[in-house]
Amino acid sequence: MRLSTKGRYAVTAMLDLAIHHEEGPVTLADISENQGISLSYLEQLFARLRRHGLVEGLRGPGGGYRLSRRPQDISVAEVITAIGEGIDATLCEGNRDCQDGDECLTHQLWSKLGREIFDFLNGISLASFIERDDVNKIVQRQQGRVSLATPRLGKTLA
Amino acid sequence: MRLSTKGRYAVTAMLDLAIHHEEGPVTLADISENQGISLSYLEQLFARLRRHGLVEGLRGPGGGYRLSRRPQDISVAEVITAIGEGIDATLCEGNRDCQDGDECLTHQLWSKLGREIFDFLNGISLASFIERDDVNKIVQRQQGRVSLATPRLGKTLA
DNA sequence: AATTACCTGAGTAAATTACTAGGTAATTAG
DNA sequence: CTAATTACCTAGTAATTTACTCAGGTAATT
Repeated sequence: MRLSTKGRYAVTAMLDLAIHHEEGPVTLADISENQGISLSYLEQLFARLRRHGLVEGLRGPGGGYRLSRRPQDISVAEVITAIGEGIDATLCEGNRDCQDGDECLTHQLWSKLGREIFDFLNGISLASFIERDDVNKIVQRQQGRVSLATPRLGKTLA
Repeated sequence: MRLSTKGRYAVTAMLDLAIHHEEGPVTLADISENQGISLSYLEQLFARLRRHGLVEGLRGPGGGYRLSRRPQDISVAEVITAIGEGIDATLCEGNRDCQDGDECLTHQLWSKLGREIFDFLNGISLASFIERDDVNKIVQRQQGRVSLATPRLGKTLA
């Protein structure tokens, strides 16, 4: 399990899609503008998300990306592993990190931690983050200035 | 919250210290050999761990590093943030990532996730990983070939 | 005095991150 | 039909981080 800014970009972008899930597709240009990520970089990330079946793209005017599953059926762990392209077995990768012939103890302990972190993030869905109360709390704190174009939050979510 | 191979190195090295906690200091040369990490790189990591008060070094023959607290009083989150040098506020870092003047919604959602991950890892101590049953299970699976020099595991732990 | 360890800083190769620039293909609006 | 819009694809590349190497220190023990 790895966690970097790349993963953050992917998760926040997916949250963006999740928020507008009922409204139709969201363009990468919008996400790029909203979150300050370059368009091409987003395209690379979404290519992986698409290959892993998490989103689907719709071409043409009015097109964009939308989640291919419901927000409550996509976990944060899935998103992060998707952009990581299934990397990081963290299990000595076939003796490469370990001594010749010997298995190392701490690497096994680490892989145990990796599994626990994965399980933890796998239990967190995109939907659990955009639940109405949470969003409303944040919106209140900002006194209505939200950079995402979410005109009818109360209706579209929940 | 960030998680990379660098953090893995730090955590596994700390686990190494935790395992030998009752036996006295462990030299970086040993850790370097056991885990296949370069000595100087380890020295850099341990300099940070020391600055954050997680370990203390003992010079001279028979010296090395040891935990400055009990294994059950050091969390994985502490180790990771120590080597990260307190980086990654993940909270838009003073509008740098966000629009001019506007706060962004998804970044706040992400920071919420970051806090949850931190809390999760903060609840995991080094000791919880080297509990007797776990280690014995792993040792059994390896049929006694453990690269760490742990002669009396049953006695030193638990 | 010799050994053994920690400490520092500079430099560097490799990997990853983030971006730029150029396209093609599908879809829709006019 | 045409033009605009959007996904989609490929290649290159600057910036950053990672992981390491080297070359010298300093401090404590024997």
